[in-house]
Amino acid sequence: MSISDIIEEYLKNILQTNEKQMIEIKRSEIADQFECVPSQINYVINTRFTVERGYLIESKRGGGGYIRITRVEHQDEFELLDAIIKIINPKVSQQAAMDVLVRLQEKKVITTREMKLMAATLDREVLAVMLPARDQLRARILSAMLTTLKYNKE
Amino acid sequence: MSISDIIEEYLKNILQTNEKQMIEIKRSEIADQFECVPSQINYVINTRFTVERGYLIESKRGGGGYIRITRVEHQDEFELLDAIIKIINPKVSQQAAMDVLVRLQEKKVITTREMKLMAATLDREVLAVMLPARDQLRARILSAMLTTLKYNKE
DNA sequence: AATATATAGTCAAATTTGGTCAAAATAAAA
DNA sequence: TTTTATTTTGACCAAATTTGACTATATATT
Repeated sequence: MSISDIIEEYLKNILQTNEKQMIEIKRSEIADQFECVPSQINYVINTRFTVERGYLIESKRGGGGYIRITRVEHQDEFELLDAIIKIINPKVSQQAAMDVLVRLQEKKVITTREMKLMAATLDREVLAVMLPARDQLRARILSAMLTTLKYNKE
Repeated sequence: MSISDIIEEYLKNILQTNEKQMIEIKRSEIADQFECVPSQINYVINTRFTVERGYLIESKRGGGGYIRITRVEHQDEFELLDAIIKIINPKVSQQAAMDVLVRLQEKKVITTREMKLMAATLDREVLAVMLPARDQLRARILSAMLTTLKYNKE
């Protein structure tokens, strides 16, 4: 067992007890506690608390800073969304993107309102950058939105 | 929690109790109360009571001076969205855009899920273009989404 | 009027956090 | 025993907060 494994176990234990969905830590405190350098905490988080493994990481620097780890649930539509994300990268046309949204709405993965919201961001007039950069930007934006859906029940 | 967070909470509490729309404070009194330098109050106001978050700040120097914090009110959802669109154009930072989303979610204009969906599109990593174009692109995207909300009651 | 006093504002340096990246060390696999 | 992957470390970076010197403005006093 490496120190990284021990820190991972420690953090997961806190998360499990009391059914907590979220913990906030101070990086330097954990580092002190396990007598390691602060950046080792980043290493543990980057390798063990990834979004693929179902964790969301947020943090703030400066006085009162913290690292927040939140447990997120896989959704039923996870595989579907994952497949779509693969298809639309690294670039996607406005038409193809719209097709994806309509399909998701028909399958009740997103509401009509969400579809309109998402569609608004994919418009070439809104993005207003030259091709081919525009289709790449659209792919990044749509991927980002679909990724949040992978972990969020309505 | 930093001192700034505590002062923010304190001021918001006063604003909430009694449905007050406005409070007037003496900068030095608050500074004394929380044992900080007076300019820290300016810092709290500049970072936490911004127009994006729906506050108006007025002040007066000299004897009998004060800082007045007003929660801005809107007739209806349509007018609120319109006002926000004006504020965020022609450019908006990621922080200011997030402030707007959090406010809309608190006011139940959007759901938490919609907030996350929208937030995903505003991330600087996702937009991935250089400043200042990025802040302009973000403004266009957010405006487009808010505009669809103007005409889509849930 | 002129001057003194009482407020608030600005700005940048110092401080307090967390982030990144790559080299060095160690462990695991071939 | 090489080669490869993982972990550990530390130097340097970035962001948020805290602090204080200096400035600006309104009111009170002379």
